[in-house]
Amino acid sequence: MKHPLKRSINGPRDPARNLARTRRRILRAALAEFSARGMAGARTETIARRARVNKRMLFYCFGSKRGLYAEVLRRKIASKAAAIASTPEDLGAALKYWAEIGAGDRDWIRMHEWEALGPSAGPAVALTDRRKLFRSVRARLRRAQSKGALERGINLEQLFLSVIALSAFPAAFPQIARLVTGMAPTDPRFRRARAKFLDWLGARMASSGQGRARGRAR
Amino acid sequence: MKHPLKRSINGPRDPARNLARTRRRILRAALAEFSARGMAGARTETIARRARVNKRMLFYCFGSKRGLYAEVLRRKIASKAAAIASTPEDLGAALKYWAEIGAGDRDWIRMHEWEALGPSAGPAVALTDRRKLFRSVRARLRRAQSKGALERGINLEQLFLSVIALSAFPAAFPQIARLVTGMAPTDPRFRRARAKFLDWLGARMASSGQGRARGRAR
DNA sequence: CCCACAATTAACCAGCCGGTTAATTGTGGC
DNA sequence: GCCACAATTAACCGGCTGGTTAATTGTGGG
Repeated sequence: MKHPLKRSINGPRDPARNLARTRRRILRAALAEFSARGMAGARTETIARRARVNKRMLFYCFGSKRGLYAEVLRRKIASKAAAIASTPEDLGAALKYWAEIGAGDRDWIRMHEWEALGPSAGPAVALTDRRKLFRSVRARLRRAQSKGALERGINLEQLFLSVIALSAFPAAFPQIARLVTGMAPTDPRFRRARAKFLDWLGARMASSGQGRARGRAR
Repeated sequence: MKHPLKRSINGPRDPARNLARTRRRILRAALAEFSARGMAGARTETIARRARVNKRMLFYCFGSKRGLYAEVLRRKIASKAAAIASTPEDLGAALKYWAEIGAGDRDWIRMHEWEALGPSAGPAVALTDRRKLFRSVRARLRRAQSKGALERGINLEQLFLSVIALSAFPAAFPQIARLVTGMAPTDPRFRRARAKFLDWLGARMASSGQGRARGRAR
């Protein structure tokens, strides 16, 4: 009576009741809300409204606000796993690659930021998966090092951490980026300047001062 | 009747009513609470309890929770101004210096993190002061560059931003530091490894590939 | 000594928010 | 068609929280 055949003209069918679709809608809206306001600041009613879903469905599908949050975070992390695992071995390329991951997906960074500020000291969600993931990247870097692309004796873990830091920081602290450079980190001019700088830096870090030279420091 | 001369033995006097002291207590407790839980997560009642002060005093002294938050942030920023302004010109020293600022004061970083996640896009508190502050550091770096300590043509703003990123990131994202290195960024072993790496990196960045050499790339 | 006022307190409140109850309605199997 | 059950909804609730009211009490000036 209310929705007789609303959109049956379009797809083969558009059932009024579709739990999978409801879950998808909730997850999408929840990511936006949690990314924007964090676990404490997010409002279930806002998520429900954005998802065009009854608020009760959040609890019907995910049990609690916390449960929904955990699921959102888990999925966000999982969605990047493949990309992270295939970090390029070349330092300069890795920097550029990570900058793209970082600056390109604001939610990705913000969720990590909320996690960092959260009550639990360490990563509570998908811990083992993430450990495995980062271990694989470390192995990849070690391989690059043994091939001579990276200076021997350098601390690969610290190097990798620095790659992440250099690429993610502007998006993580846009107000600082703005104070220092006068531009928003989303500004194309900023992006270009940053990319150029990271290029230079990557070359500087990779070129060996004593061993084989990959040369061209700028 | 209740507190006749409670501690008059100690100091010259310890008046039961002392607004300045009350303000100080509130600010100290508020910094701890806001740093830990952020603006949305902080509870005025918790702040009052930690400050051993009646909750009403928060509003009596600072008007509102937001007002208190702004004041806390303003003071935290002001307390670091002098230290930031005297950033060393030498790159390696600057890295070490900033790492100390960053890793040494957890609240400092966490307040910036909350600010980054907050609803306002840019820095709303003490904006002009902070602009001036960073401008002075930029001028300082430019002087270092003109003296030849830094490669000509390099983007100083991006360089400075990177110094901050490299030094602050582990404390800002301890869970990532932990995932990558297996150690908490507060762990002395981590601190040592990080310092050594930053030393190496500072030398790499400062030494000129074509112009005058400050040499010893480790 | 006492008063005016500043500092402090207990008690209270309205609104919000995560979560629940119970009723309703669409749907797929028969 | 119709039933059993899954999906969805409206309405509700208790507890918490920022903020307020109004009363109380210490203190410094006269």
